[in-house]
Amino acid sequence: MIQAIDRAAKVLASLQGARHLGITELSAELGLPVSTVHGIVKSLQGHGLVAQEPGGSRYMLGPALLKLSNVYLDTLDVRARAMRWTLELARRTGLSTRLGVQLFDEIIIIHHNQRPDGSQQMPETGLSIPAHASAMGKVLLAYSPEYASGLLGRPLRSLTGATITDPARLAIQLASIADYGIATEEDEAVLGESSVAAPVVDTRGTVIAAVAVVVPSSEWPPESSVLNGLRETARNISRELGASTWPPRAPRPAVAVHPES
Amino acid sequence: MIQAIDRAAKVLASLQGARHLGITELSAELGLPVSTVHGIVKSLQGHGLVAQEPGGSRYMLGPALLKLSNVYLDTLDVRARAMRWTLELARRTGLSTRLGVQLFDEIIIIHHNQRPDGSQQMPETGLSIPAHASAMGKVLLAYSPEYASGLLGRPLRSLTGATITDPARLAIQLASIADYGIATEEDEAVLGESSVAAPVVDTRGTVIAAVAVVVPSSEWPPESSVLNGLRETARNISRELGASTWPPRAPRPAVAVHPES
DNA sequence: GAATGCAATTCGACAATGTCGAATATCCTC
DNA sequence: GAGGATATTCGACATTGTCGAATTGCATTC
Repeated sequence: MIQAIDRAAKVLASLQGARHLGITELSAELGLPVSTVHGIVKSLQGHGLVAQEPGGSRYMLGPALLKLSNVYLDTLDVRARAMRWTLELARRTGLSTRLGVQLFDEIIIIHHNQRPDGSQQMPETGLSIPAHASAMGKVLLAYSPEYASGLLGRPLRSLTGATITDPARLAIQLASIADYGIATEEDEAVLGESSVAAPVVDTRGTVIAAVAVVVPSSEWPPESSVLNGLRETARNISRELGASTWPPRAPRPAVAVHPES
Repeated sequence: MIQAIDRAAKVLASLQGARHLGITELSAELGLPVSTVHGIVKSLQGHGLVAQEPGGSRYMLGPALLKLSNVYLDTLDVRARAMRWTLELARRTGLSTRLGVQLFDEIIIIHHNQRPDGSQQMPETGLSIPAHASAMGKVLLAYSPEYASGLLGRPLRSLTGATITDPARLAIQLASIADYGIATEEDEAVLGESSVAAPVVDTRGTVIAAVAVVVPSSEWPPESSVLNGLRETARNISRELGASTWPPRAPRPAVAVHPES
């Protein structure tokens, strides 16, 4: 990991958290001398990755990120192929659907279809949800034991009263998810919102994304037509990506719970 | 400009252009040894700014950019305040509206309201348009002579047959834009699409963004109600940002045309 | 199924490069 | 108008990134 780039990325992360920061504040947050931070920030600014707050001398994230992220979305093969299927799923279930990928301990929503009831809804593309509090996250964790065991080691943040923060309990869930190919989450990220998710696999059988249907908790549990639709959607997307089997084979014996002697 | 960060940013820019690149391809494009590029890419990957193409060993932009860009949009004060006004403008004119900021030689669309006719339209937030081929770009150039003179020095890329690539002709347009506070563009970026734009100013009287209405070229020129609505919208947003006067004062004597002796 | 070629990755020595502290400039507050 | 706080500039030092060569890994061919 080259130092200057690592530090630059940390500057971006800090600005992501705090929105607006002065050089001094940044240097305090990163534990670096002000002049060092200044150099880093100016370099990022030179590429539009960071910008000066209009008027003030504080800094914020820059417009180049928007352009990069737009290209990122365009390059994602899964997304392009999944879009028509998730749209259809939203139509058929009357619910909003999501497609997400993993970014460290979080799930980033890379595509979102609104509920087709015509009501005003916030676009969710780009939002991130802690993996352990998300149905999509559970799917991805269930199929990649290395990540899962890493995550279960750290303390799990609670988002609502229903968030599962006990590693053992989560591990049990993950184990059964790998068997059924479906994960659920009830009020664990947002109160009143629950969701069901299924894995999307590529040619090599690797789980690279997850599809989800968001169900109002008042309508929980979802009808079996929703589950079937979700399964079918995940299978269709996976097939289009070149996957030969779905659901994917469960990974090695699952995580923890019964540690092998 | 610190070298490693500069190079890292150039890696991102290359991936932005080419979507998928191997280390060797990148190193050729940047004129750097492969091992150097490899180190940079791995550092970026460590922060999710770059990702491996699933399966292959080539690289693409990473999901962290999506999260950063989402926060970027949220931190933009102009955007938050402008949204309701541009929505109303779209309703009243029946046309799609845009809000854009400058990123070097381009305009990045930071908010887009679709035409309210209910037809299926592509979301445009995040798209970039060369400044000289965009009405919003002309507005921003007209009010910042330094940028304008810089841009006029370089060769101007042609996007359609109607794109203005002659610096002198563009300079004349810019001069009159600063007088009227309105810029236009006819088929210069996309055939069949023309637009009108007006400046958004902040407390200090600086032009920090532009609002635009997109008019199908078949309906060109727009009715005066559209122009008035646009002006009013720009004034309302600016007022909300704390601007005392609108349109903003024209900048120094305008660019080139009659160079001072 | 072995062999060939290409591309990604690892390694270590060198010196170019980024880092840091102090000095200066600039902005805002009182 | 003065004081404090913050951003910015500068130059010397040694840490750090850079580079070329060697290694590993993958895919394709024969």
